[in-house]
Amino acid sequence: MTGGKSRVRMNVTDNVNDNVNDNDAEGALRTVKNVTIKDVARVAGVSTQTVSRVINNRPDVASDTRTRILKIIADLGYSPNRIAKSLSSGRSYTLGVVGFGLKYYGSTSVLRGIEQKANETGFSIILSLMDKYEVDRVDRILQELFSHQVEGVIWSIPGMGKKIEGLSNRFSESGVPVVFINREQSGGDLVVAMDNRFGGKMATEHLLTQGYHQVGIITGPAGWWEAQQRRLGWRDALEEAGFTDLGDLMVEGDWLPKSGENGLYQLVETVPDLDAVFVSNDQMALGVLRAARKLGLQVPQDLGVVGFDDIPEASYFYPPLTTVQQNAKKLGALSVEKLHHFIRGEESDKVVAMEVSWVKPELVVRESSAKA
Amino acid sequence: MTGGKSRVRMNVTDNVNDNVNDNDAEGALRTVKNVTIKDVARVAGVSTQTVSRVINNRPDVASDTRTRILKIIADLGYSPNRIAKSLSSGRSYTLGVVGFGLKYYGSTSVLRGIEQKANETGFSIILSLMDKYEVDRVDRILQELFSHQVEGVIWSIPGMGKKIEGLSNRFSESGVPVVFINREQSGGDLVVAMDNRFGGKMATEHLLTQGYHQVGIITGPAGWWEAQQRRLGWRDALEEAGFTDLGDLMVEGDWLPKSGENGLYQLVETVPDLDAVFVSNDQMALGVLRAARKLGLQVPQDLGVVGFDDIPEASYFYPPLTTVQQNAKKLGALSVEKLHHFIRGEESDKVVAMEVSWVKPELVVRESSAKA
DNA sequence: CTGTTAGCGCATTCAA
DNA sequence: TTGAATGCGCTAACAG
Repeated sequence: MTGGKSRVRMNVTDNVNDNVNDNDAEGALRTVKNVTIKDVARVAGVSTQTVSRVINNRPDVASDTRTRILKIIADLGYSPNRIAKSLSSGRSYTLGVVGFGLKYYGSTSVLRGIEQKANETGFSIILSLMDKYEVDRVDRILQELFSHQVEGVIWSIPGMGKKIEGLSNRFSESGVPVVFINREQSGGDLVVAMDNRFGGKMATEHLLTQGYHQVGIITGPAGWWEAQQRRLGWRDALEEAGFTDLGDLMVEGDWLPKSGENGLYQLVETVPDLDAVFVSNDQMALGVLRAARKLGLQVPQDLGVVGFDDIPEASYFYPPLTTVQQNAKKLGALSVEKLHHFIRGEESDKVVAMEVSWVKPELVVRESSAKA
Repeated sequence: MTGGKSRVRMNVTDNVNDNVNDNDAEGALRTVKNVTIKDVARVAGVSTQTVSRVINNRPDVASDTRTRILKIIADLGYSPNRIAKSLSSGRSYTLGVVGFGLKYYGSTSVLRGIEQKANETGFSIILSLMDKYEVDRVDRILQELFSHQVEGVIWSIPGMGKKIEGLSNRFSESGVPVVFINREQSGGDLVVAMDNRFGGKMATEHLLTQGYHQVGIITGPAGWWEAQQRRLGWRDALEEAGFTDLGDLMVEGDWLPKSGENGLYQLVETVPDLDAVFVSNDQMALGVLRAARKLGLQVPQDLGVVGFDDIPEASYFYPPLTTVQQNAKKLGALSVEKLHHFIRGEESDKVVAMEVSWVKPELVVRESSAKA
């Protein structure tokens, strides 16, 4: 016997019992129902093709034949084998998703958006997670996804520059389309990105409008494109407002609260008249709030604080945090749409026409920046 | 031609060009490399079997043959088709994971644990998310997973009682093993669970030990098993300490900060001498901290607060939150192990021997409960 | 150590 | 409207 471990099959109906195979010798542990299109065909007294047509909702089946077969399918508890379908049709209806841990609120929301939209468009999701960027792990993940014959991949790993170089090639060689999330555009790659620069600018302008004069920044790790962009937005706003010499106003954190706390200590030391800070994510902003408390600085009177993300806790910080809200779920959904349209070959479609699709974040004003 | 959409194939090498098929008529959009085991075999001048043996690392291949084939595989950029392998071998090496949104820190951590362990044990993960319990969504998810021939399913959806009834049957009918996460055990189902009751008891005992006398509780939604268990742990501790008439000391929340805030308002109204509260998750505890501030209650002097989860922000709350830390990642990993051992048929294995595997949470003491 | 034969479950021609 | 033949890419069983 080839194919399939021998298993005890359930007696679906007597008609198909010739197909039943009791293999106790192997110590069958579980009972696996294994009704195939053939069984259905035999019971219905038709060919497998007719059953196939019914399964796939083809029009060219007599309606009474169809209803009869549908009933038999229900009776037998038949469920089509997608593995076989994929092999024979050459389509897997499967998308690969490569995510970065799930430690951050943003990445999790992206994943939710992806799953939901994939579900709507009839794709299944194969998930791979990576906690840090390791070349051989990347290799194994690509191998896995390609061997699964995924029809597209969503790459949601932070990082810019060199690391990415080879990646696009790997994909174009394989012929599998890929959408990058939150990455710099380059060389025709499909990208879906939050407009972090716009968000950073918006946050900073808000602080200036509120009457703060010395707006520092605590950025995320330099290796993260998001962090870089938010910083550029901050710089844009300050330069447009006529500020120069921003060097001392910047400290780099690592996204965690602790680094936000230390960041503020460092900032006030070098810039004694600092009266506001744009923090690159809400967790670090939480650390900043603690540092301010310890320094005896009143927020927002002595120090204005704006974060980024709008995590669910942000509105309950003390004081409630003004922050840049990003709709990361939308980002995920958009990436699936883009992939989907590309797979269907609609290059002219609006979503794909642009290599980069931007999603705009929104400012949510709360107490931490309400100087007025 | 049957199977596979006609696509332009890359000219791998001249030897295999007879296999190449330029179909511009279909308007081939992308170039798909489609090297099969056959191509490798032809180039190597061996049978496909030999190639198959090399791919699967079988010992019975001459070492020079092996190296030669490996080189050819690399040259051609061949990557095995898992779909075909699955169909022929009857194994998919795929696990289905059904999660509840990803709105809560716990569920996300569970997923991380699952992914990591699955990766270690050679399984791929097909992910399905459900935001609320809808019967037909459940149906579609099961259909999807079964049709993918998953070798097991991890069910990580909250909910107890009736909703679940039919579910176990669906699985046993299908023959696909399932592990439930954080659910009540029943009827021989495999369950992996956090010992929430123990956690709740630990939290409450801690508050009593600290010298608090009236320990209220803000629970999660009644429909959640976790919430119920944590509440029972709270009751255990109080009853053991001789308290009775706990009715007024309990308020139900919905996991969100707002409900924690309102919960405290309500509690202090009915129980004026309340001096401590065990909150069923950290987000609600955050709301409690705000309410305390507004009520003019000093934490921890006037009010002791203990949460549950230990989200990354908890140590930066104001004041830092004492909480019950759950290693949800471990929960996920354990569920994969359990499934894996079950699939391999090692029923005698320790992990599977028990129908329920418990994971113990740990108390993390911070300022919010430090009366002494 | 290697090749031959057969088949996994389904879909795609084409013919009837 | 239906059926027969064929193959997707790979592996199991057996023979040599």
